[in-house]
Amino acid sequence: MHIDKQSPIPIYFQIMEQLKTQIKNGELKADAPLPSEREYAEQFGISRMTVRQALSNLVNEGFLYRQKGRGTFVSKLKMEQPLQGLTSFTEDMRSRGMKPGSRLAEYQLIPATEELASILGCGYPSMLHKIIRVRLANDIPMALEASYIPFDMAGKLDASHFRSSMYEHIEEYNQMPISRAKQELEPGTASQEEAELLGIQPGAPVLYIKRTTYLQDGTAFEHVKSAYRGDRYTFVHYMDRVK
Amino acid sequence: MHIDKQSPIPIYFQIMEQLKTQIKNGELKADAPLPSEREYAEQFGISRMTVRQALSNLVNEGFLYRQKGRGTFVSKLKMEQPLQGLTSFTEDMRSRGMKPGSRLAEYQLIPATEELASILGCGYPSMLHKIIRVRLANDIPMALEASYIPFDMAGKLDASHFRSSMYEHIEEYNQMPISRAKQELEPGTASQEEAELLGIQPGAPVLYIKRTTYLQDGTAFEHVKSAYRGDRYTFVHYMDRVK
DNA sequence: CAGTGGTCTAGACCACGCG
DNA sequence: GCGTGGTCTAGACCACTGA
Repeated sequence: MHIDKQSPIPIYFQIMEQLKTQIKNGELKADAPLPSEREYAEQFGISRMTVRQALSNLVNEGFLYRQKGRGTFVSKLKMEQPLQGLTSFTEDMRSRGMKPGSRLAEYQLIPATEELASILGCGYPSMLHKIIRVRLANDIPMALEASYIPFDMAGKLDASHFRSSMYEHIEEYNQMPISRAKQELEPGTASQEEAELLGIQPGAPVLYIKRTTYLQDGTAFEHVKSAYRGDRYTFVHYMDRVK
Repeated sequence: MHIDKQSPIPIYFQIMEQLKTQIKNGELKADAPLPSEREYAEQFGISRMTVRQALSNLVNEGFLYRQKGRGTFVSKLKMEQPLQGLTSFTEDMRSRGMKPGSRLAEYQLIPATEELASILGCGYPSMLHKIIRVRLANDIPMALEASYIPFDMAGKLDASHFRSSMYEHIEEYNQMPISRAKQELEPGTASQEEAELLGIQPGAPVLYIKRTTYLQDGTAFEHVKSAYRGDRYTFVHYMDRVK
């Protein structure tokens, strides 16, 4: 393990990457104490504060934990964690080892309803992209999805946008990264129409997911209502205590 | 706004608390630029690094966001966020303005099944507390819940533990804070037995939630399988991009 | 007691945004 | 060019842990 002080890559970042690798490799075993912050600082010939920045980030991400007066240790978890976080349908399916796909069912530019304008925090007479798609996994229907995106935040859309990464387009168009989403999950039973589009029996269990996604400054840029097949989809996530 | 350098409360923490208050009050408005880190440092007569520690924490918690070369700004979100994170059923219901309750349906000390031993990462012949409860909100059944907790991680349990906060007991008993949980959510339809205990019709939508909860060092200490009434419960959460 | 992480200082240079 | 956040230094004192 060594660092390159001349590299344009920040030192704390180099340390983080190497420690993550060592944890994944098993070179650093779960519950094993790391060398102390002062040892790392001396070993690399850098300041202790720089070491702390690296370690603090890894603690926040759950790779390490600290104990006052004792030391810093490797966390047991995190080795097999998909580490999902906020993902698009496409990323979600890929991380499950399935081939994502999509069939456009409807596209329109519509005036915002009162409900959507309020959720999206946009002016009342504003226009929204309305995109309804059947989402596929390994060519089999997995979910039915209706997205609403303010025209102001995406500009004109065409078929190419529906195929490639919409999230990247949004980040570029607004010059601001995506940072958070609020989701609401509720069980239900498939309606006649949902059942037909998803290829299941009416009355079969479905998982309704409503998502509102926000840019870094807290502006909402999309609202999505979807219905996932209960027989093929389990929603998995990780939560942190307090914060 | 001012800080007390003599106080035993860390300076960065004092700054964090006051900024959060100002954001909630509306003294600091959404998208408004904060004074620069150097201004705060001079105003309080402290080092810039200390100011940065306070601001960085608030950025991680989603109250603020930074832009290189421009400044630090107040995030729009977060003002009304319940800021849930990992909570117990009791905390969850309280945050929804409902009175939580509980009815013990079954308690046993059982030998771990292979499945549970593997999930909990405990030795095969180990003993588990098995606790089945009907969870109430405003005295109406909300969920059916089966918890499995290794005896090693909780010691002997009696009625008082089922009434008070189990999580606090666990943290004290193990001398280690709870930090994370993995959850799996799946829709389903109520079985005959579930329907009776929950007071709903067989075949009505239910939300199955499986949770495994971990201490800071990554040791699993409980596995919970629950069934929530679909007509009275929506699961709400927030996700962060990347990480 | 020595070693650890937690907090803090008073500087420094950089790349970036904006006028 | 000037102010911003991003990174980094070389120290310091504290409270806590464990032998």
